Amino acid sequence: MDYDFRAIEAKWQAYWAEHHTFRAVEKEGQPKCYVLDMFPYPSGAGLHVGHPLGYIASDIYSRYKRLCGFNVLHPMGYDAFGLPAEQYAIQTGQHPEVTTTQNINRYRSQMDRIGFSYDWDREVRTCDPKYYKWTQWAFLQMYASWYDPDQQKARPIEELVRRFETSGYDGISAEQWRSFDEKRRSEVLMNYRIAYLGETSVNWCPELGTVLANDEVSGGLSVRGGFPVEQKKMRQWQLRVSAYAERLLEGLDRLDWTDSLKEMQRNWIGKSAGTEVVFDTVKGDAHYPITIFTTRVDTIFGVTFMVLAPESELVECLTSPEQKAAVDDYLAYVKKKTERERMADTRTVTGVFAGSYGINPLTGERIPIWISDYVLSGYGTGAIMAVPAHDSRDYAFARKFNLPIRPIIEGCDVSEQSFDAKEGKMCNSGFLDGMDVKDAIEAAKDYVESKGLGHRKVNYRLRDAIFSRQRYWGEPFPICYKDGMPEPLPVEALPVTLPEIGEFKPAEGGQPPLARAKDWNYNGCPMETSTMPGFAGSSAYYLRYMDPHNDNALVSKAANSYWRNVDLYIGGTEHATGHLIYSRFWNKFLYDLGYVCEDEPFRKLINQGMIQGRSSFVYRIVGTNKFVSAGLRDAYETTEIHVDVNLVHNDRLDLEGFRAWRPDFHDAEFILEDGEYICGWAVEKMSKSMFNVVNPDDICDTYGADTLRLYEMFLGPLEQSKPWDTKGIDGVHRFLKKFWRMFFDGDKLIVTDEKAYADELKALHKLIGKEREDIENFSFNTTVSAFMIALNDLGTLNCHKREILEPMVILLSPFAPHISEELWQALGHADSVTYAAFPEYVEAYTVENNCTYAVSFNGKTRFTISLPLSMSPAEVEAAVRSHESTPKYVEGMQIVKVIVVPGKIVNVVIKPL
RNA sequence: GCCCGAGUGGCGGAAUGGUAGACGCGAUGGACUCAAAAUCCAUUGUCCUUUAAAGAUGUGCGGGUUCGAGUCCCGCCUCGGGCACCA
Repeated sequence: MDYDFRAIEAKWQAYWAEHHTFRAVEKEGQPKCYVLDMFPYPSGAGLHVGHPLGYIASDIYSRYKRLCGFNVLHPMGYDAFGLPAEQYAIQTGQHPEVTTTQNINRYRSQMDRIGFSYDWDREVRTCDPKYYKWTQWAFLQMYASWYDPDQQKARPIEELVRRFETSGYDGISAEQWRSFDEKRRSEVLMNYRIAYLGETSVNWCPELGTVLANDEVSGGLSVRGGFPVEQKKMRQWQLRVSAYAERLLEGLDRLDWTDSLKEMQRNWIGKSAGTEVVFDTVKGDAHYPITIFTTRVDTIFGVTFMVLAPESELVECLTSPEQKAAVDDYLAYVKKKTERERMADTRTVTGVFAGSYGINPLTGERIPIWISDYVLSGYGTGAIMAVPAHDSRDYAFARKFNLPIRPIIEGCDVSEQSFDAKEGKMCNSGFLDGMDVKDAIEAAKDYVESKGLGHRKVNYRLRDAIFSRQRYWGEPFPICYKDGMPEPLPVEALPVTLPEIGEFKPAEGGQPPLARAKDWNYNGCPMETSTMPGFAGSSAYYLRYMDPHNDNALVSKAANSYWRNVDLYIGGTEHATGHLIYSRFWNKFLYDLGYVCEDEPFRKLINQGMIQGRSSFVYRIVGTNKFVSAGLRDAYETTEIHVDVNLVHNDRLDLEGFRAWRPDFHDAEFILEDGEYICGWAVEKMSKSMFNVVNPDDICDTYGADTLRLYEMFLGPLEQSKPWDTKGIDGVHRFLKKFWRMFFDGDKLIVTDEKAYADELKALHKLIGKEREDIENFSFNTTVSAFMIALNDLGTLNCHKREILEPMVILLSPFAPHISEELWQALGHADSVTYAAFPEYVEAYTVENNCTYAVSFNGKTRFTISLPLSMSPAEVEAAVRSHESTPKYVEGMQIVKVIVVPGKIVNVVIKPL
């Protein structure tokens, strides 16, 4: 029989499902390995070949780790709450749950065809009440906790209450606290809870009718849908992520993530260490001190004006009567600008003089106070001291409004632009004169603190996460309102399920859809009508996989202490500042309260690259229904038309298929080159409108899942983005067919029990070494190459020996599991290849009684060779010289040193004569 | 503007500072075949001389370190990604 991949793949997928081959069971004493994919949002379009790239990689790693004796947890689930299903529901009236279930089923069948080794018994869906019970539970825990800055961790809110009662805290004395009524106390506590209700400026998207988190907005537009977003003050649920800023930052150092991803998170957290300084102000007789934040107190002698954010509360106090009209005009102008406009023209400098003055606390100088939207209310104190000579933004402002520019670093030229660098010697700066800038920064901080003019302060860009969404298809809050005050539901009341409503669009008066739910209350108290955002359900799903059916806890202590955290996490880089921050925050919170045993959720993280589409084009001669092949199109005036890539193979157009594709091409004529129609191509995003979507099901039909898996890996480095190009898929398919033929000649199994020759063993061991090294480095493309090389080597040797082929089957099984299972069975094994032990073949790789010599030229190791321990130094030298890895030009060189290092490593140093 | 990452044949891509272009695709020639498919073999960076052997040249550009650089260092150019009034 030939390599019948269709029958083989169907057979083994059924076998795995029936035997629960990949079910993970906690086994004390066996080392664990938790390999996780970022679970998908099941969209209506189904999977295209780009989606499984990361899943294939993690599956290879999982299967490899199983072979190496690890107990592997490799689960999959669905991030099933979300906007598209809701919008579809608004248009069609179809309940989002129905659409979501359909989409999930489609995803599942597509994934099954690729042959992943998921433990489907652990599947989770974020929209399942059994699952979101624990999302709601976590929220209640956050509501009942505060962040204790002394202990640097979350603690029960009762501890804070006790502190207020006994000794007072944070400016509120015990007496004051006792004098507060119930409502006042709960308002105060709200300022400390990790999950809290608070008035804040939010990203409001009128088109979607909901607020959005910062990472859901990009360039003033919503990430989903691309609708304009405006700033609006609203009372919203929020998570005090900012309390964890320092721990989120510092934890990055211990993670095995790529530098670029860590850098993105560092930028997002945006730590900056500076100083808060108080400037007194003069407006008539009144004094309104302004606190400003700066990282460069050393430049305080160069301050020539100050700027307030337009939203600052001080604007009103500090506007003089003469300037009132101008300031009001300016505030109206700023208010009219949308967030998008404000971001778009950062180059246009606008502002207005407030009419009052601040006092430089060091010099006593009068400093004019201005108002401008280049100062943000949300960062620092919403007020700055401006040093135009040494800050480019202040410089632009000073130029525009003719304010003085006073350099305070010797010899710098500020006639064209500001001098922002932290280098040079200070001047015009009183006691700082003559100091190096770097020293002056510290000296100035010390001075300001010692004189009581200000204090050191660390600021973060990271804001609290807005946690309410005015939507239907999300987790309901376990919160009701009693006399207008939020009241948490008891844990026993969970899950709070979504009530049925007739229509999914927002209710009257801009109310969320859930406001339509009639009589939705808890003990007569109306329920919160917002729902939680998308990241709520995805923040702790990796914990739920450890113990997915537990109805008494998110995860049991036993399951958590066995699986601990994720050893390998694979997913897209687009979650860098969203999910990957929230998950870390969520996990740290649960860690603080002792619910989980690791403070970081994802130990190692790999970002797979995106697979782009490779669009194909045909060229229609203008005014005709005639199409000209790409190579000849210069001779005609043509229009470029996207053609379905499924009608194109190796850039050749299937003419009949093309005619049948669309009615208007039915009688198309072609101008061919060499009898074929060659299409043009371009790399674009994979999307329906470009007709470049390739469905993995089609590839499985034509070539099989094993070919798809090998090919996706062979395409290039995992982390690199690359276009999907079906050229070359024949190569890996051919490899599998050749592999098959080493076992079968027609129907006959031709595997023999002959003893293997040395060069056959060498080819095998080369492959073992390569595979071990490459898989640990996630260099799967070169591993696939190594298989082809091994096959070429063995092919020329015409090898059909069991001694060689059996280990080859095991080695190949992570990549091409179906064919491996089939061959494994053909070799007479009853069990799945999954249970084969890899290590014994690894052992064979290590030759006994040898020592390893690291051969170095000029101190750098070039290669290692294994030689018998008994060899004398002279024999070692001869062996090194004649070794195949020793380059030719070692002729004319000599071994000058032989350094014997304890632990059987010998360093041979070679230098020219 | 700032911070990352990457530039290697016709293409995807390999190369611990040590024979650049592994492996695959494509292409060319050949075998098998009535023919096609499938399969197999050979050649395949560029240039020049040549029957051949061989030679020159070659990893975005310009320098440097080194016996030796695709790889390390300095300065540019180009492309991709992220952040972007964060004081």
